[in-house]
Amino acid sequence: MIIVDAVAPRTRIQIEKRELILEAALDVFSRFGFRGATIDRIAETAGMSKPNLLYYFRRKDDIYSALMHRLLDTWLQPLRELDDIGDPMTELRGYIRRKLEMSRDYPRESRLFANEILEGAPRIMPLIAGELKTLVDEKVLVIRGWMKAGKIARTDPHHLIFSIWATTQHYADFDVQVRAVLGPDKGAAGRYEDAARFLEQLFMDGLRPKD
Amino acid sequence: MIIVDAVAPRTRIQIEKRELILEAALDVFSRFGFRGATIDRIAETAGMSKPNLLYYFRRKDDIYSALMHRLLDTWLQPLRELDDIGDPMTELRGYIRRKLEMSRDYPRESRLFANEILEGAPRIMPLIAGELKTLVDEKVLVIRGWMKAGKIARTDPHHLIFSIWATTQHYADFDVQVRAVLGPDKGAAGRYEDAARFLEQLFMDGLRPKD
DNA sequence: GGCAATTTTGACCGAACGGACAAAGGTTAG
DNA sequence: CTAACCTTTGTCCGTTCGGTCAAAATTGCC
Repeated sequence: MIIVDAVAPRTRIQIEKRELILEAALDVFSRFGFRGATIDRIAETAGMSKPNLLYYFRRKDDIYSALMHRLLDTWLQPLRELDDIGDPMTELRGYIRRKLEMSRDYPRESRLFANEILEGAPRIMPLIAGELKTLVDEKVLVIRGWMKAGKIARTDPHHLIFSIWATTQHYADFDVQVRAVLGPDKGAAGRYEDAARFLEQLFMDGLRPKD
Repeated sequence: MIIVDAVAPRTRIQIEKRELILEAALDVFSRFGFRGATIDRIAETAGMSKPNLLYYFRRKDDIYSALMHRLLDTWLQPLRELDDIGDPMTELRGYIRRKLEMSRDYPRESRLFANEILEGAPRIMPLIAGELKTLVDEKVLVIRGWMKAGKIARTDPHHLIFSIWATTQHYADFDVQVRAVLGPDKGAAGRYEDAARFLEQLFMDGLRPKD
């Protein structure tokens, strides 16, 4: 992956401050979307003045791009770890678990990504059609191999991946709705445990080889 | 449900123009989100001037509210139709099919709703915690009844509903990503057929009673 | 046809926003 | 210590946006 930074960080302060800004930007962008987020608000969250922030990132878009590039990298990590060598059912169960843990531990990242896609991915379309598609294509071949070998049930690998994405990310992206529907009794921990149990059962039942 | 209209429509023109505006607003809001949408753009899409539009809806929020209220009503229709009387497996299969058809036929509504929830549902929280939760609670009881009767496998009804929502709405909300990953070969029709087949198999396998 | 009510429009306003800039204040290496 | 470079800030500008207003145009009713 190629990262183009408007200002290549050179000094200690630049490295620290850029990190501080990206952390603040993640907070603000994921809450308000690209248009709803203001430079002033990001600067305030990062504890600096607007002109100061603009010294590190010349444009609002630059902050957003830097954030999206970094985000997508960690975002695809669970899928990258889906390994051809291991036991298929174990591998897929592990993938679902890791993906759900990402929703639990990085909800801001999930919402930011969802927001971008929802708007038509105007800023990261190349990454989606490039890096992401390549990775999915690769893993689809792995899954298809497992199916041919009779290790898991035959089904559509693409839609299997979509379903795993959809169900796991739902708990981050629609968190407000999930909490409202479940009521106040369930804490976050219990919610995610129940979800993990349910999803594991759902997908394992769907993937167990039939004969 | 209570609908509060800032201006109660009285004349023929008011009824027609308000309809025209809401249609345009759905288009614009679902593409740009609440903050990204401008009154000017909605007015332009509706083929009228901004002050003219503001004659029918005094505030931007009023358009948005009117839209959300109407939307939620049709949005919950498939779940309302989940019937206690029918055969459980058939009922649930029908629900999944209807929900997927809604994603196919009303993607703008799906995206608008997703956007609102993603932002924390600031404008429709009462509806989510009220009307929606009530409906879900009711249907959860129905599903739980089916489980106790041994008609479907025992699992968590709440998370079952969440999974159906997540997987079906994914095809509307993440449409851009789905298209990019599947490549240009698949048309919309084929995509939705494949998805329907996959989801039906996944959930039917997961719900078939075990003994 | 004429009058009242409704609808449409152009012009305008204040606030918020993205961004520019120059000057002031710090930091660091020789 | 000092000169060169890096960092921070106050101020300002043009644009966009939500919303107002009064006047003009149109419609509906007797």
